[in-house]
Amino acid sequence: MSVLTDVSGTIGPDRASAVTSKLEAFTRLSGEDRAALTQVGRNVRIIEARRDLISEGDRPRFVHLMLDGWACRYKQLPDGKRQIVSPFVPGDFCDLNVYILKYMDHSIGAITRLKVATITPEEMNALTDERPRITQALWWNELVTAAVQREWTLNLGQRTAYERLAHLLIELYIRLETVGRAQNGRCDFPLTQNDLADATGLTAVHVNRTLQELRRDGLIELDRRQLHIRDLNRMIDTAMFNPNYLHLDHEGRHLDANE
Amino acid sequence: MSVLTDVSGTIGPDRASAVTSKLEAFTRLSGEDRAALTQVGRNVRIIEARRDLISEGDRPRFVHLMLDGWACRYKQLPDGKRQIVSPFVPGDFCDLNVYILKYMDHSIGAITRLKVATITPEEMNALTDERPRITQALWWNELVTAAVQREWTLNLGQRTAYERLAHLLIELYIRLETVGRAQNGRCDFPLTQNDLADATGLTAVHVNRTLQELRRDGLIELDRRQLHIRDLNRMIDTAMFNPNYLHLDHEGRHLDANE
DNA sequence: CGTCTGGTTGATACGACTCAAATTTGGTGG
DNA sequence: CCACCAAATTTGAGTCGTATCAACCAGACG
Repeated sequence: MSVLTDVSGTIGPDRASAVTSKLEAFTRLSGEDRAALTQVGRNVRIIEARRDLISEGDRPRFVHLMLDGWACRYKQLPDGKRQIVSPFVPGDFCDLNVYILKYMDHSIGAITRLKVATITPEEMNALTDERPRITQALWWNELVTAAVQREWTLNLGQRTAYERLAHLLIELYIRLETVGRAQNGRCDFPLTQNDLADATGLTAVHVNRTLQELRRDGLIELDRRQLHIRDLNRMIDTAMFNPNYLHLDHEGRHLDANE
Repeated sequence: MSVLTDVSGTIGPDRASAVTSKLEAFTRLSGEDRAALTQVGRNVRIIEARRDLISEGDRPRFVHLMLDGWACRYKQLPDGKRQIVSPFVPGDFCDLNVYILKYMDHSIGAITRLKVATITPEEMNALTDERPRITQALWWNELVTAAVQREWTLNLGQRTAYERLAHLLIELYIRLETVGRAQNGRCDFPLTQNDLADATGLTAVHVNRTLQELRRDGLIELDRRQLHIRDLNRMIDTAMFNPNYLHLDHEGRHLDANE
């Protein structure tokens, strides 16, 4: 799908990071744009797996950019039920501009060990003041994030367990592919069946049985944190997956950043 | 909750419109700010009930601002299932900045007869260039919209039919209250049981029975498009409704716009 | 090697769906 | 003002998808 990718997660000058790969799905970036992104991502924080990066009720102070590892936004109900409202993979920004709000209305938890860049509001403002192309790309990114959340609403409201899981797997596979972390139908997949249950509104037991069905039907293999989508087209059919909402087809993609 | 409100939906110079009421839940606006909002909302379009304002696949060209009537975003699956992903009430912006995207990934449909302002990207840019306070408020508005969508994900994923419906009713009631269209637990409520079904991922039959339960338990009255929440506190308890996600408690609210 | 987390299986229960029909409401035209 | 029609609401009976509860198993790890 794209360019050279630094699988280690660090942003180096000569190799495309996950963020740049992602933003370049929308528009071409110049060398200066990439350098500015590198610059802004230099404060790195490590979070251990299954720890919170920030919790509901906290005052947001930084914008976070995922460099390596998986995380998720989640919300919890007083009765203990938990919903993963969105997973994060490398290249994802979380909570651009969130410091406008007083308190977090959700938590962000690490799924795996996590490398994130913490960016101050000031750095963020400097970036957008100086790099209009990045500003534009970040706006696009926000709109796509919103579109994904709507698709999740559709997913939970209207699809069966089987379709819902298939849809989730496809979405994650494609998102990983656009940042160079998936190919040939294969990718790392660190979500446990429990996580999948929390993301799809099903129970872990039912996720287990439904995954078995997907395997039995020859659609996927999923074992030891490795996902293999064996037949993407059939998956897309059964999940009624319409990639439009990811808005990866933007014309800006083909523009030259150096005009 | 706020100020003078023009229930007719038009924006007049001396009376607060739904939008200003809403944005003032976040920050104080000056007279010039209000005037600028009036200015930008002067191109009014009328949509008949149950017609689309814009459809999935269309190229977005305007930002829309709801002046009067109800609408909703919805998505449809190839098998005919329909999900309302968010309702719109007066004062709601839809798709701020959406013209960055090539195609709509969802439709917007009128529930009732609708009065909307159509705003061009240029007008929008002029507004944000000249009125930083409004820009800030619009950002807040976008963040709240995103938070609402996440809460809906939680709602569909984790709450029972009974809790889910209660939650939806409370949210709408509060949103109407902040724009001066609800008080004393009462408001117009034009959604049919079919709409409620599409919004909650339930069937119309089950919505019907669940509403009857809510009535029987003395929580609500709902008849002829009029909703009465009889016991908001008990509703909040049963729905596990946490108003944080609406971010109505912002400190900026108490700032003076004329500093 | 024992412990722990995550995955798997079986039996049973229940919340929500389906289908079908009746009833009420609201709007329209004669 | 009434007759009529379509849309929305309500009711009943039967079914199914998913949850629940309770074991059991496998691999990872210290």
